[in-house]
This record gives sequence, C-alpha cells and structure tokens, in this order.
Amino acid sequence: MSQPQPETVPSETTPSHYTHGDRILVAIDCIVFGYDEEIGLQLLLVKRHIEPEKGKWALMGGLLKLHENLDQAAQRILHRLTGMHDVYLEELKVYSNTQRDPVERTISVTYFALINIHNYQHQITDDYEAHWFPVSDIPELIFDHTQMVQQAKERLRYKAALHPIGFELLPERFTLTQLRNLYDAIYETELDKGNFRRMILATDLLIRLKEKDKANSKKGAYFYQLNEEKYRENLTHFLSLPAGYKNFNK
Amino acid sequence: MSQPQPETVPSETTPSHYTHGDRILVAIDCIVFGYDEEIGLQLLLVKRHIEPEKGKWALMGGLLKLHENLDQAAQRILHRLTGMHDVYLEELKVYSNTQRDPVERTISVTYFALINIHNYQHQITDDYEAHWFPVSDIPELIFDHTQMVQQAKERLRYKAALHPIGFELLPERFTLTQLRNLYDAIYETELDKGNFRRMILATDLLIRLKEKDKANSKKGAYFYQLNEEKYRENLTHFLSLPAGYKNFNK
DNA sequence: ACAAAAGTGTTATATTTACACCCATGA
DNA sequence: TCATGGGTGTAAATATAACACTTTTGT
Repeated sequence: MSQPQPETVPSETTPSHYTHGDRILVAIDCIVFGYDEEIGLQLLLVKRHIEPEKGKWALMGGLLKLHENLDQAAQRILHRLTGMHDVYLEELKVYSNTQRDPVERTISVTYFALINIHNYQHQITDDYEAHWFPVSDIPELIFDHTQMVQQAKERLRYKAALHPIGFELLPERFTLTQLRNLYDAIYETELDKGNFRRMILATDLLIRLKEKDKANSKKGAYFYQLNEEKYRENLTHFLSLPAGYKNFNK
Repeated sequence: MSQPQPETVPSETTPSHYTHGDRILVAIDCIVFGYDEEIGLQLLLVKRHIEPEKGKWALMGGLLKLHENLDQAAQRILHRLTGMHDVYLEELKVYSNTQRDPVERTISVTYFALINIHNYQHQITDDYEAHWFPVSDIPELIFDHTQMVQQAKERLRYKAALHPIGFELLPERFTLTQLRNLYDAIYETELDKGNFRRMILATDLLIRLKEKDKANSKKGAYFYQLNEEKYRENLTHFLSLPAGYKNFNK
C-alpha cells in the first residue's frame, strides 16, 4: 500500500489526506550532456548563486511542484536553461540521503539529458551562469552532484552500448565518421572504421542522404540521418560494440 | 541547482529552509518476485484494508520518513512484510502523475525485489493480508500499480539477460536444471539444455558441490552454489542469452 | 600524381545454435 | 533392462575483429 492510514477511517469515504508520513521537498537535477566534434563530450553546469555553497558549480535543478509530474518538471527546468523543447530525457535514480542537503531534507530525482550542443543557445537572461565542461575535467560540485555525474557517465556508456541513443547528441545530418568519433569519445577508445560502419548500417537505422560533407576530405563523406520510424520501433534494439565495452556497471 | 531560493538570503549564512517548492509525500512501493519450481514466477501482493480502493490488491508500500533514505525505507517495508533482511533490491523508477493517488499528492518510488520464496514466512501478525500470485495472472491492482508490475517484469527480463541476478530467486543450493527452469520462466521459453549449461558454467560463477539432488532423476544432478566472491566482482558481468531475449525494453 | 579520408573486402578466430549422443541408476 | 533426466560432443552457421585494399578528389 503506497498509501497508508488516511486521517480518519470513516466507514466508506475517501479521506482528504494521510496522517502518517512526512512531506518533503522533491528536487530534480539534470545531468546534461552535449557533444562537440572539436572538444568532445561536454557537461552543462551552472554556478550556484545562493548559500550554502554559493559560487560553486552545480547541476541545473529545481523543485517539483504540486501541479506537475517529474518528466514535466525536468522538461521545464531544461527549457529554462537551454531554451530547448522535447529534449531526450531519462530518469536516472533518486538521491535520498538524509544529510545530502544541509538546508532542509530534500530528495533529488536525477535526469540524464542528451542534447545537440549546437541547438543550445545562451539565450537565457543570465539568471544562470551556465558553462560547458569536458566530461574528463569536471570541477568540484555541490552536495552529491559529483556522484550524480559519475553515475550518469556510467549510464551513458551502458545504455549507448545497447541502444542507439548516440544520435541524440549529433546534428540532424551527420557522417559515419562523426558518429564513430562520438562513440570513441563516449568509450574513450578507437573503434575500427570498417567494423563500426558495417555494424551501424546493419541496424538499418540510418538513411543515406544525397549530399556529402566535404569538410574533412576531398572525396567527401555521405551525410546520414536517423530513420525516425525505425528508431522509435527499435529503441529496444541494440548495437554491438566490442565486448570490452559491455563490462557494464548497472 | 537542486536547492533554490532559501527563505532569506542574508549575506553569508545558511538558511534553515527553502521558500519555493512544495513538500509532498514520498511513497515506496515494492514489486516482490519469488520463484517456486512447481508454480513458476510469483508476485507478492497485499490486500488494501483502507479507503479508497479498500479490499483491492496492491503492492506492498509505505511512506518515506524524515530520518531514513529510500533504500532504508524499502528494506524496512520489505522486512515488515516478509521478515527477511538484506533482500535484493533495486530502484526501478518514480511514478509521479499528479492524479495517481486520489487522497493526496504522492509520488511513489518503486523498488524491484527478488527473494527466495522459501525463506519467506507468513510470520507477520496479519496486519497484511499477503498473497503470492503467478506473474502471468495478476489481479486488478489499485492506482498505477499494474503499470508498475508491468515495468518490473520488463526490467527483470532486461536485467537478467545481462547480469547474473537470477540466483537471488533460488535457494542456496540448486541444480542447473532448476536454474534453467527459472530462466525459462522469466523468458517464457525453453532454453537449450547443453548450451545453457555451458554458458552458465563459463561465467565461473557457480561452485559444484559434492551432493546430488536425487529428487528428479535416478542419476541425480549436482547441486551448485553461487561463488559469492566472483558474484560481487561480476555484478557487472553478463550472461549471454539467445539474441531473441535481448530485445530489451529499457 | 599524391595525400588523405571515405569506403570495401578478406580472412582467422570465436561464439552461437541445433541436435545427437552417452551416462548413471532406481524401479 | 530400460526409461528418464543428467551431462557431453560436435559441426554448421553466424558474428567478431584485425587489417589490407580500393576509391575519390582537391591541391
């Protein structure tokens, strides 16, 4: 019974609230990943401007309101920060240590977000001092946020090895080399060109476009785009990265 | 910032609470799986004895208290129901629809539990009218609990395909046939005897005991037990079920 | 014509899968 | 001795992985 002991137990009427159980604050914290070809996998952080821990870097977050569910809250918070709608979001886990927030008992539901970094605009009237950091070089963070980021990095690797979510980090159109570079960044490795290409094309998730990207070679590399239809069907399907990358953590 | 706007922002002191954000009830609901050779994969439910939805079946749950974190709350609730300690528990996801509980706004963190059904004792002075149901035949449940169960079934399949968690559902000592039957139950299939045996032994997670189980054959089948040490190391490692079973959902 | 990146081919090895077969033993 | 489940062997099909090779084109 997730709902024990209402106030009164009058024979057959629904009570108006529960007597047992404490009401506490529910926060949402977003671990936002972006990817840039030049500088690799990035994490979006904001500078905390209130006490305690004022001036330190933190994940973007907010508090759950009575009128919204958690997914809505996460989208709201992310929109406030990035100006983007319909961001790829996935619930990670709940942090609930009693001492995690020195101000007041708060549990935090973490969300893991993947965005196309080039759609991100610093369009926010700087309420938030936001900044991208390479995932390999994250500054000290408030509370348990460092742990949250660590967990999110593991989840990204775990998930991306099995599910084709990498696309969320790239622009609409991308070359196979770009895609491979992204995976190389996620796994800190160098995947074989030929094998990667075959593996990814075998999923049938990509549509080859007519245009080529001439930026990196004379010959030019075909642009591909995601086969949205197949993608939706196959969020369940999976890639087949080298066995070494399947040494999962979760 | 998961912790916005404290009450006052006096130059440099830590405030005592936050002004924005609503305080709400946080429930824990446990999806408890057990396994019995005769009757297959089972789910533990309790009868709700308060309004609303009095008399309907529900997941075992409770409310988070100020002095405990979620894992502790889940263990507490499970101990109250089963009398067991140190149960295998894993956070599933948070259900937070604003209308999910008609009494009062409550979010529910679901936990997915695997127990050895034969350690379970109806030792509770019947505060809870608890009952095991075959997973293939779950009665109507309160609120969003049906959805929670569905999600838990999917997670069990997903996870068990990659991680050796199946053991949690079996007694200390078990035969390979018993283990295979369990997997057959989880995936509603019939795995090949020889291949299953080789796959599972290749993980090196099992220790063969001297004794045999003569219950099901004249020849007798060796009992095995989990190599606890390897198991802890290798919660990350994974099995290799037929590709068909890797058509994951999450 | 040649450098450099895109893209294809090929081969050895390992894994997966299906299924046949042997083993031990109580009735 | 034979039926029954336990346990082993094996060969074809498929997947993985390493790396050599061909293609294209701007300079």
